[in-house]
Amino acid sequence: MPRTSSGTRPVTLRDIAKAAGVSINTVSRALNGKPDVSEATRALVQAVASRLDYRPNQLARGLRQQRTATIGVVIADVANPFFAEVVEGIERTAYQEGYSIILANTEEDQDREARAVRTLVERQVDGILMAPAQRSDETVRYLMQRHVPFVLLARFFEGLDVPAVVNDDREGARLAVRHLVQRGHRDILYLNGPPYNSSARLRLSGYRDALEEAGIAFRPEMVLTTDARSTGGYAAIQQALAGGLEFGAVFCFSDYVSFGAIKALRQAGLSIPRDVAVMGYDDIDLAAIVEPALSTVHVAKTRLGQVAVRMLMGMIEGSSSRSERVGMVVLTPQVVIRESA
Amino acid sequence: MPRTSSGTRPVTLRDIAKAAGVSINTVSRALNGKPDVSEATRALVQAVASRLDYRPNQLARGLRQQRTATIGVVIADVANPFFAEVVEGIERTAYQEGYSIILANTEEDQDREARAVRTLVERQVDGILMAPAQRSDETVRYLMQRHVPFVLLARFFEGLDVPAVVNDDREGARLAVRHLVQRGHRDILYLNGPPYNSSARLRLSGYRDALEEAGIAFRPEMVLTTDARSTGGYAAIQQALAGGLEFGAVFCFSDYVSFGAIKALRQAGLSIPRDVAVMGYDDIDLAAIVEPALSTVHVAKTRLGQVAVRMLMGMIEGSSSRSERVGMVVLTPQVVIRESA
DNA sequence: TTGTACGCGTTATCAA
DNA sequence: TTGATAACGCGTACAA
Repeated sequence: MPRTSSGTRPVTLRDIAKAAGVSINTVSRALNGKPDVSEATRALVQAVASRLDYRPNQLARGLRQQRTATIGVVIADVANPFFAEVVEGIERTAYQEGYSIILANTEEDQDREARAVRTLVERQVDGILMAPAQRSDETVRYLMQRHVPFVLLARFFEGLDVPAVVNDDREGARLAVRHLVQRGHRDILYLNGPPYNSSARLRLSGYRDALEEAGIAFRPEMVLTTDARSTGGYAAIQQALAGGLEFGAVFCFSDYVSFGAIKALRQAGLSIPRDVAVMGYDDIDLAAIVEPALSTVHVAKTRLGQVAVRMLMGMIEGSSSRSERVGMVVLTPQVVIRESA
Repeated sequence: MPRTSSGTRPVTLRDIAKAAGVSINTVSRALNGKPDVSEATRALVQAVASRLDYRPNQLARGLRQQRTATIGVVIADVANPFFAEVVEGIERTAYQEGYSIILANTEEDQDREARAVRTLVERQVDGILMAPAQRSDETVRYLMQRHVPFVLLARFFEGLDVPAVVNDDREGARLAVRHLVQRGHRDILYLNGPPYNSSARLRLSGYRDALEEAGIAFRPEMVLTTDARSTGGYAAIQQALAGGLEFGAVFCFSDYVSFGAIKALRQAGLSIPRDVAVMGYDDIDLAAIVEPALSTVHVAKTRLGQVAVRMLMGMIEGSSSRSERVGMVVLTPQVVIRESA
């Protein structure tokens, strides 16, 4: 009966060495596939190791190698479907490359973000993926100063030239609004996200771009700010309706906001898209499933995560050949026409 | 100008010791709030530490203390809103307690689950939270044998007596179907999840319980199996309609499935809830936002995560006083009546 | 109150 | 090809 470690203390290299009658260090090299070890001893060591069900202690290994095969992921909130899908892409890619991910939610809180990053650094992650909360220059500078490889997700800073993977928000918004214009709409409401969000600022620009292209005057009162959360769209539409605003179409900061908007519109007796057309942004899974299926701007979320991981890995591997100029990757959005617009 | 670590190697205890003119160990105790150190030295050490912007290396600390303040979270998929919210609860609670979480997706794959758990063990997590894929006894046994504290999430095994936090799936389904019965429905379709899922089996029981209570005969053809993913509900309803099945209400395994079902029903010209009533399960954020607002069974997802973490912490702390019988916590579901039923 | 010495489990350097 | 030995950074006996 194979005697596995059925009780007490975890099996270490020392245990294997003793059982196999060789030195600790020989065990290490045999197990790590190093060249300088005879096939006979390697086989022996491997046999003993698997008999004892040996598992390397990654803490010790990391301490020694200055490398943990771990990356930190700092986002606002996993419960947000957008981030959830990004994280899914990150996890899958990281896993394929042999990395684990430590996840931290910031809830858009500057302080939590700063603390999360420091915790991750203490835990010796090899790199960090972060969707910065606001203008968190301080945190970014901290990372740069510490020479911790990092890539920004989905959002970025106009000023700083740092590695980032983003969606072309301005273009996405432009395309969405252009689609509405092509359907004959001229009174287009925009339910924007909070202004601290770089995407919100850019999408507003795209909205204006499209209007200008079509020779439609921009009217500030047609832009409402929502909190990008669940009920934001609902409240904004109610407000617009109550204020007597005239509009035939609504472009929303996110699919989430769209859902709320649609609900409010329908409750007001309006039909989608006959009375009011609605376009979302993100193209989360549910956009295609609800009724009416949501017309929206597709953002390659898992791809975004995947690209960010690969970029980060590049920086991690090449961190010896210091300070390679790693730029910003911009993913191209795509309009998806379904039923709502 | 405060000279921070502006370049090279991270600051260690040794650096502080040298700069402060004391021994490494004094620095360690001063920083960790140990009693045997004069206030003067403590102040000095702290000053130097903060001047150098010292960050403890948690790898070294973990190696030494046999405790990493890290827990592993193994689930099918973060992109699934149910799990996303559970993870949110986990992360928040863990963070409050000073723990970090390592996240691993299994995509319902037995092998990935087994590997994920082993990786986590190698990384010396203090405990594991896992939503087991199928009957993954093997993995559970592995954890028990290694004496790794763990708590099962949302699903469990009928046979094994292991710590778990679950929703009372049978009761939830019973309540949901009872509500439909009370609305006068007798032909109630059930779109169930895959049978390897313990929740699916239990909810089916609850469905039958409610029928029995109402004196309605159970008809196997009224139970359809979906993949619980996006399009599952849509396809199932189309199939039911094509098959000429008569029903006035549909109870769904998840809100996700409900959305697909509603879409298919509406496309067939049916109105919700006038022609067909629909009930979901989970009560994800979007259930309240879509139109019609979804009647569903509320599961306290963040709470589930929170309770699981606290339970796990209890096991971790008390792991010295071995083998406490930590049982199963069952969360009570609640029916939420909105518009769809 | 403080310092010395050791060990956590691993990998890397250098002789043998 | 193999084996001592020394780190990695920290906490903790024990001694001073």
